[in-house]
Amino acid sequence: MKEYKNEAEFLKDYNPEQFDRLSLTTDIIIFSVSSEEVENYRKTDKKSMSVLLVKRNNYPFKDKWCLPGGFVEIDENLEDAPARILKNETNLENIYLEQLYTFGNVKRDPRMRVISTAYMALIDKNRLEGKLSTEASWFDVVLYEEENNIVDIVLNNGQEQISLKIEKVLRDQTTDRYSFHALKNDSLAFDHDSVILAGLERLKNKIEYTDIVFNMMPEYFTLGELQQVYEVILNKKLLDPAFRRIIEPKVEKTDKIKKGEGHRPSVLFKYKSK
Amino acid sequence: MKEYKNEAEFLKDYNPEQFDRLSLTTDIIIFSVSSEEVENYRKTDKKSMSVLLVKRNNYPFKDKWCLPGGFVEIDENLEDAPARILKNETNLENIYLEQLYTFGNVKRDPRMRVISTAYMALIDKNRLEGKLSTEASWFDVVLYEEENNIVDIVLNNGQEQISLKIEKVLRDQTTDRYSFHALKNDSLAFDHDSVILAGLERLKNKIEYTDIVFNMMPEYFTLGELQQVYEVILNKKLLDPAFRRIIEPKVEKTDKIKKGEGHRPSVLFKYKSK
DNA sequence: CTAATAGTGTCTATTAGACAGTATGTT
DNA sequence: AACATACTGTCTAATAGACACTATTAG
Repeated sequence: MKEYKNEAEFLKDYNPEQFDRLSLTTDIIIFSVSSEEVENYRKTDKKSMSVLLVKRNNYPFKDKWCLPGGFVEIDENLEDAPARILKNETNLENIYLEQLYTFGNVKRDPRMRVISTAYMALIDKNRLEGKLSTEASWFDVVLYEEENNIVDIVLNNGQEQISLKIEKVLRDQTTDRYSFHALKNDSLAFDHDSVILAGLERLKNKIEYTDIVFNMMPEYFTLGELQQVYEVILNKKLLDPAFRRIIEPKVEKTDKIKKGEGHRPSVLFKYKSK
Repeated sequence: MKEYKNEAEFLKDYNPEQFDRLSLTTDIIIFSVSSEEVENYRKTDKKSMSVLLVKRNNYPFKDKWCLPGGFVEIDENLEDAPARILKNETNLENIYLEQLYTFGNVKRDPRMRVISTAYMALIDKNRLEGKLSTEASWFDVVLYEEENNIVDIVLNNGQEQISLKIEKVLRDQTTDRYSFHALKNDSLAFDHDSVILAGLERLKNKIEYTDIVFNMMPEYFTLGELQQVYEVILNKKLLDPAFRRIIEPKVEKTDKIKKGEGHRPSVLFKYKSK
């Protein structure tokens, strides 16, 4: 091996081709909340989680749905890639983005070796009416947790329904790390079923000890609406007094009021940052 | 664009060189606990966290310390790379490994664009006396948290001392995600200062709601020893009754006893998996 | 006996869960 | 008036924090 006097000299000689090189992509799971109107005028809208999927019109996985994503460019910081793609896809900037996990199984892309760092984004989708790229569509997400660590996920965009069944296998007795194995997946490309489940779980965990929900809320909201969002993410009903107790320090009462809903009006709150 | 009849045909034609390719490495932060004997024969050993570092004998960062790591091979699953490297470095298999974070700043490696997925490993270092590769050394870790999100980390292997000062910058008001900026780092290569801090924080969080500590413990241990490990990871004293309360469901009393310590003997426990 | 850790009992403070009730708009 | 949600008071259960005490060894 040649001896170098200093680092600069070493770098001048360095040949980056000597090691295997592979492609790195990023996939983004964009979460938002959707409201479905309900026949009874007195009742409030039914909320659910939704994720943005894109229909592939090329091989591989032609005609299947996948998460928005793309290649990480050689001169771009890793975390800038999802921000760029999100801007392309939704025309939104300064979106909440958080690194989820890096998926790197050898066979996850049939073309070649591709490793993908998944990110999770949270938005209020009312901010982008009409700004979506054509191939994208919002899917409502319903998750059923069966007994033996089997999870059913149903995605529905009004026309199409995608059903996934995923087994969670504990990797280690001492912790909470699971690997996911698809038992059923007809319509989602790559390993994006795992990415979606990882995202749902991250969101569910983090809503308990951070303020990230507020990235999915409009500026003004009622505590009832906020509670509904918690309930749909946590997949369980919450008791009103308890909810108001824990949320109280995070929100600020405004003098605005939401009325005309067929029942008692509600005070509008906004997020109180620390 | 050429039209393909099916996916197999598309793949036959596919040219992987059309997108930028980059190198992917993995770095492993291996945590263990070390005990330092104390002059007073009655007192128990002083425990501290330790991490394994390797001295670089090549450019870049020649003569600096870094985390064990290496390139992810093209035909190897991402998570198999740290396991392989750990086996090389310590001759241990079936070690607790958990993906930490993927670091991908453009300039993190002066040679070329390299993205690195960091893993955290937990071991009981008494299992490997004498098995270390020559360039590796255990450094005790002491962490001081200053006020304004500035963290001092001191690493010491008995001969050398490495001092780091890192600023944690909150990326988003709504959550707990920080980016790390080195204010001082004389002796650690790459961005491994950030990896170490990320690892320390992950460990600190996860010890509260998982059983991962037991990966760092010998088969039999006293509750006092276990409590010391908690205290050194959490960086604070715990009250005995409270500690015993929370640890009780996780451990199993054995009929073994540790005596000869200059004070009352202690029952040895072992991990009770669920 | 003494120093040191091992181990326990119990009181108190804080937080979470549950329920029942009152309030107030729309139709 | 009836319905639906808004909002609050309060009791209870569970958990966390604190302190004081007893126990047991090596030297």
